[in-house]
Amino acid sequence: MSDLLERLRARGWRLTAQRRVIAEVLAGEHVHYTADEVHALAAGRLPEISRASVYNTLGELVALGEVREVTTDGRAKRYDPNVAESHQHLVCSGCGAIRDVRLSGDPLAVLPEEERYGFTVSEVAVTYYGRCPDCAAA
Amino acid sequence: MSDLLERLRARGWRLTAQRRVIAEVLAGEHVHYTADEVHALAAGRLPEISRASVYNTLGELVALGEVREVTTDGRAKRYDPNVAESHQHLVCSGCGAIRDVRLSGDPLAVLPEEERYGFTVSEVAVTYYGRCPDCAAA
DNA sequence: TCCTATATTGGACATTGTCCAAGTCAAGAA
DNA sequence: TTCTTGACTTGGACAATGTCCAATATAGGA
Ligand SMILES: [Mn+2]
Ligand SMILES: [Mn+2]
Ligand SMILES: [Zn+2]
Ligand SMILES: [Zn+2]
Repeated sequence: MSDLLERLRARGWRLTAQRRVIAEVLAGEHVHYTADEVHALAAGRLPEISRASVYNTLGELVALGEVREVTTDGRAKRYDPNVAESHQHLVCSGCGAIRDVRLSGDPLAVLPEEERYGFTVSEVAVTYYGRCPDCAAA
Repeated sequence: MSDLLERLRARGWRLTAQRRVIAEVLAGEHVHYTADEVHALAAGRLPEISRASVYNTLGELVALGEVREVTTDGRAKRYDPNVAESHQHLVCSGCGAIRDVRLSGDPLAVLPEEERYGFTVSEVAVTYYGRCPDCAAA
């Protein structure tokens, strides 16, 4: 994901060791880590990295639109580097596994005009809940 | 909402003063309070009510299906007594206002079979984000 | 190499929620 | 009505997640 680092440099970011390892952790396209998980993984490569830097960097990446914040439960937010492909999420209530899912239609289409109350609707988050094959078997 | 209290008694609940005031706070059909808001409102009528009782009671009401837990941001969960009518939520990014919205179609219909990965999907939460008329004007 | 605006750090603090031992009380029994 | 008892409530400790800040370090241009 040096593409990401390039884009960040182009936006005037200083390329610090901390930001590099965080970008590496998020390099997989289908990860949905919490800030704490990002911190633990980053610390594997750069032991002295602080929690504050992880929170700072994740917040900046979200503000730049390079990473998407995902809330699947009332717990910690998750950070999703897959912003290229429009998608929603499917969550296992048993083990917490998260899958990206691509919808066959726009969820905005099922929100009637008279149910918008004059709002300018700009975004929609859809989260499906169920049991994954492993958890259904158990 | 003495209907609720009746149902709870039928299920073997002791009708304590604490549970009564919490039920009263949730009596409006279109409220979406956080636990802290429920606590503050309940304390208006029963000053000595504890946070623990509010959390306990809300958790029990959710377990019984009398109240629905709603997560619209990464912050505090909200408690929704409107379980009779299937609905989703529209949230203002400016002021946090929450409106109930009734969809014209089932969001499950736009999740293709091949995007289910063998999950048994049982639930779906849809949250629309936008700006309410007041916040759009400002 | 040096300078300095920007970034990082540790730790204090805030918010939201859970847990527990001790005390209290709702409601059925007598 | 009073008694009894198991369910309920309470305060406060603790946990998880996140924010903020003053002091320190450093990336990258001069
Ligand atoms: Mn995703
Ligand atoms: Mn609602
Ligand atoms: Zn599972
Ligand atoms: Zn608004």
